[in-house]
Amino acid sequence: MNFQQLKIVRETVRRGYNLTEVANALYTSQPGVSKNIKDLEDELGVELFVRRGKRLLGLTEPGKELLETVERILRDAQNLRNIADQFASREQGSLTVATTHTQARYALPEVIKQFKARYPQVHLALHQCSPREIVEMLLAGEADIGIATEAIEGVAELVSFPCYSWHHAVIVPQGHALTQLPALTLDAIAAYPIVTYHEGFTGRAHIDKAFAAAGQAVDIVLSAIDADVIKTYVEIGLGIGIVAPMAFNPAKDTGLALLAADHLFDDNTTRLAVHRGVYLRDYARQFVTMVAPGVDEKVLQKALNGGE
Amino acid sequence: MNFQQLKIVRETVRRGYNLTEVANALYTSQPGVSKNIKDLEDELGVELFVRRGKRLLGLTEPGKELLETVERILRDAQNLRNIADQFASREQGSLTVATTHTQARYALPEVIKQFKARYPQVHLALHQCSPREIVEMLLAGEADIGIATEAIEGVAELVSFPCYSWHHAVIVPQGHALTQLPALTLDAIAAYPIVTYHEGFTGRAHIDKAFAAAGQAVDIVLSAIDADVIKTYVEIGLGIGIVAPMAFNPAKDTGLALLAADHLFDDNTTRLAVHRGVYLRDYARQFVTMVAPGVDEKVLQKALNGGE
DNA sequence: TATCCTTACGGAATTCGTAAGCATG
DNA sequence: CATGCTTACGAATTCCGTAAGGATA
Repeated sequence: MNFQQLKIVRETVRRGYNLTEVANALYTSQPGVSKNIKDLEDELGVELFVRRGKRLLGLTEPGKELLETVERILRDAQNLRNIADQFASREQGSLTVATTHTQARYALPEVIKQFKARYPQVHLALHQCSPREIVEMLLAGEADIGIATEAIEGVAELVSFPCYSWHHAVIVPQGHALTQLPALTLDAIAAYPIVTYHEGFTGRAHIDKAFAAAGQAVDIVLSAIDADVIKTYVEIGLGIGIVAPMAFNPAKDTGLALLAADHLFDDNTTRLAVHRGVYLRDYARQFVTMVAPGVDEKVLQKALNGGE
Repeated sequence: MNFQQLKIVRETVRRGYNLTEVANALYTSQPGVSKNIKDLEDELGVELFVRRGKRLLGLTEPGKELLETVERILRDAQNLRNIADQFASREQGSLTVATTHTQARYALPEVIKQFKARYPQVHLALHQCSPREIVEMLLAGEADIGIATEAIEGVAELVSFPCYSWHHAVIVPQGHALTQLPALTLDAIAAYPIVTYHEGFTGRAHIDKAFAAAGQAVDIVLSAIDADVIKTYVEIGLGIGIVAPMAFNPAKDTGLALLAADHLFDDNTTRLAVHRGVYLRDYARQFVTMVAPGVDEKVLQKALNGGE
């Protein structure tokens, strides 16, 4: 048994049981991949993969059971390297954060500025992607930290911490009729075409839920990934927007007005997530505490080691 | 990084940093051991061991931090083999139980008889040793299951379950003066020379504690590992015995009488322990439920995966 | 001086990639 | 017939043991 064999098993599952792809991904030859799998199966005395003829189709029962442990071993092997790096150069290394447009654009810049000042030697990579992709990256070990409002909770392999809570707000052109209302209602909003987030992004589910609960049909004329797009179309009069309030900048968005709607939509909690059982370098822990203020060393330590 | 290097690191710590011993233990050459350590240190970029000149003295800070993960990786590697064996042959394999004389001689025979009948193909090895050695064996992965009354609780790496509780009893020759007393007292016992267990065995601490709390000095004329020795000397009149009651067999120990002393000594709980994070084969789980009746599949599953 | 570790070197074993062959959709 | 896996074989690399050398209690 060796690490290469285990890596191949993991990658085979991830790549949908295509050994040619696995070989490419691991920069090795395809026959080598085949042989490694066969050797490991021989050593363990069980078939890991279901085959039809020569093709691999999926994991056998023992394969499924073994996979978890294989993944933990490989994660731990990576942990060894990370721990060693931590001691070799405390202030140096890299940190990959996967997050959504909303966080990257509005919530994180301040934190990142501070982090960069504190750890100038750390190479910080910010990956903008969808909430689901964030989860994927964390699971695959391609990102150290994920930050999003959606998709994070309920993934057993991840530990997550709340960063901050917020409510959607309505954004309209300056002087819009809605600005005259004493208090916003769902009915009033639904009278206009709506521009808001795509499904699966930035609390969209809570928006749908509120209207559905009110039995109110809504005309969503544009669903976008990010608030900048939404604001653009609100500004040209396509409809009114429902956005995260941190996307509104009074100084810059002079043609627009933000109307609070805390009472209309459920609140959203943006969360930070890491993979259970990973070792976080000091600077990564620091980053976590900067983004999720309720988290201190003890909480983090406990959460990382399987607690919670 | 490879498994051999990790094994060498683990074994180096276990063998007190003597690489020659490590080489022997792992059936390899000593220069090979040196090289493997050096290679791993080079790859990780940190020194794992503190050296004076050429000798190794202990772990460095990074070494200590890394060791835990190294041990988990190696344990998981063993888990892979065990899981595979489980599927390859569900009813076949081996099970190593480390336990004390008291359990092996009086508590376990019945269980083992049943187990053998149920799993005739499983090679069951029973290691009789001291409670501390039991813990050592579990920590080193040399035993799958440990059963003892002492030393098990308070070892963080182990999960343990209560098997049964019992109180020490007094054993005297037939017709002894103590048999005439309506109720036994510590004072009455302390008037005689005492024959009982060695420190660290079979609840001895509770015996000392009871007398200490009563301010009663006792004359322990013989301390033995097992009740058979104790009974032998009680029978020849060396003193009176304090033993675990399951050691008394009315049919066979005809020259002796057992006197209950539940009210005099704290109760003892015999516990079964396994190493946290190990994979237990089906038959091993079965063995656990046979010995620790309160434990079912769910409890066990949860306990093995890091939860309390 | 005995113990213990390192370096050096040569042989053995393993690994790995290329080429060829075969099954499957 | 293109894709995907296996077998076969030779080269390269890695691994491992022996021998010799140096430091330390």
